[in-house]
Amino acid sequence: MPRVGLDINKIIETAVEIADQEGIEAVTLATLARKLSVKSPSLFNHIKGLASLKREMSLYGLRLLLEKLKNSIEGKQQDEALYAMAYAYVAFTREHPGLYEVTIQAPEVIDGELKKAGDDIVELIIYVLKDYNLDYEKMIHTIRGLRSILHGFSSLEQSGAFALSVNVEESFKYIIKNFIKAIHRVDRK
Amino acid sequence: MPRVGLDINKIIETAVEIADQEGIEAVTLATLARKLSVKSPSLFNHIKGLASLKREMSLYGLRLLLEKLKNSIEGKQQDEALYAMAYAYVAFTREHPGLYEVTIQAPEVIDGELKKAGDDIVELIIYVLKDYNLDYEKMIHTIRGLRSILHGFSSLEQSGAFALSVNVEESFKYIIKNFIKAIHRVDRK
DNA sequence: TTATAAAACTAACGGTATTAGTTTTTGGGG
DNA sequence: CCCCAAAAACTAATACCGTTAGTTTTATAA
Repeated sequence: MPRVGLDINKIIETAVEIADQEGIEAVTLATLARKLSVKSPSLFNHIKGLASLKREMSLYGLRLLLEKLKNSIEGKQQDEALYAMAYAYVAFTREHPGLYEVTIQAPEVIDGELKKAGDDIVELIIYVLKDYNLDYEKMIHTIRGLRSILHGFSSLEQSGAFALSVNVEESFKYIIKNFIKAIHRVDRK
Repeated sequence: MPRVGLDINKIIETAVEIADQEGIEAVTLATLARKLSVKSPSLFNHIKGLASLKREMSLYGLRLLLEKLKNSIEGKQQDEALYAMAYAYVAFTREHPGLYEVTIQAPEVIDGELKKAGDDIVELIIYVLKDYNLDYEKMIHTIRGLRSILHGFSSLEQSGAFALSVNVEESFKYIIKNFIKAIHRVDRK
């Protein structure tokens, strides 16, 4: 019975395109509707509103990130897996700067689905860190440290904060290398 | 000749209050004007517009952060100074969550004044790291690592990402401690 | 005391999200 | 084959936002 023009996936994909090309603040129902050759009230047949759309984008982003991280560690363990995951993380933020932005920023309400998508990523990190045999508390500290580094680095890079001439890629390698070294030191202490 | 009601400092202070209490997205000329018991066009006698106001807030935030960091390291060196600075940084983001948000997010144009305020903070970090006698490249890597940790941790904490039961303060101490240890290892290698 | 300039105001415009109500289209049941 | 119900588009309207233009008020310097 429906008209076959739009569907929610097409809407989300287009919104992600706008976000990645022009930034998250450029994602409005007006620009989105224009890009989809439709009037903005028509979007309400598929989404509840702008806030709801951003929630959908966030969920999409979290799931895509999880998939990329999972793929990156396939067949790898310990340091190799950790390196791969770290690189996959920043690769994602570079490929999808706008999507990453909306994925990170806290929505007004976090429902179960959104929480699970976030928890799944944390669980994957736990899975990789299991190889290091840290006790529970230290593992949590380590996860928080890793997430801080990954998110902080990505966020600062996107906002153009790393302006100096030294190669940014080298810096990231250096930072992750030292972080991993630190885990090993703790382990044998 | 002017009426003595408003001035630009009062406007910025009030905008910062709104940002810290309700988030940066709640800072609109409308809410700001209401809180100042004035009509929103009146604000244009003091500021050029909303974008300009956010630039002023960002500059204010950077300068305030610099001051807090400077005060924190007074009379301290090396590890002690680094610890103090790290704690002062997160203390600032907790005291001024909204101001920190607008301070970090990149404005559309970065003028000289804004750039200098950011550079001053980086210079202060360089000043503290000088004690470790790192070569230039490693120092830049280290600065980027430290900034990533500080910003990443603050940002994730603010967005409620550290939900597990383990004490967040302990995690931060652990992260900074290991970061500092890593600097020492590089130093003597 | 008065002229002037700053700072407030009102009115208006274009852009936004959103709601209500209407028209169009489409695909399955008679 | 047709028709009708439901989905999906539309138009019209509302409320809020930032911003501009033009007007009025007010404080102070001369």
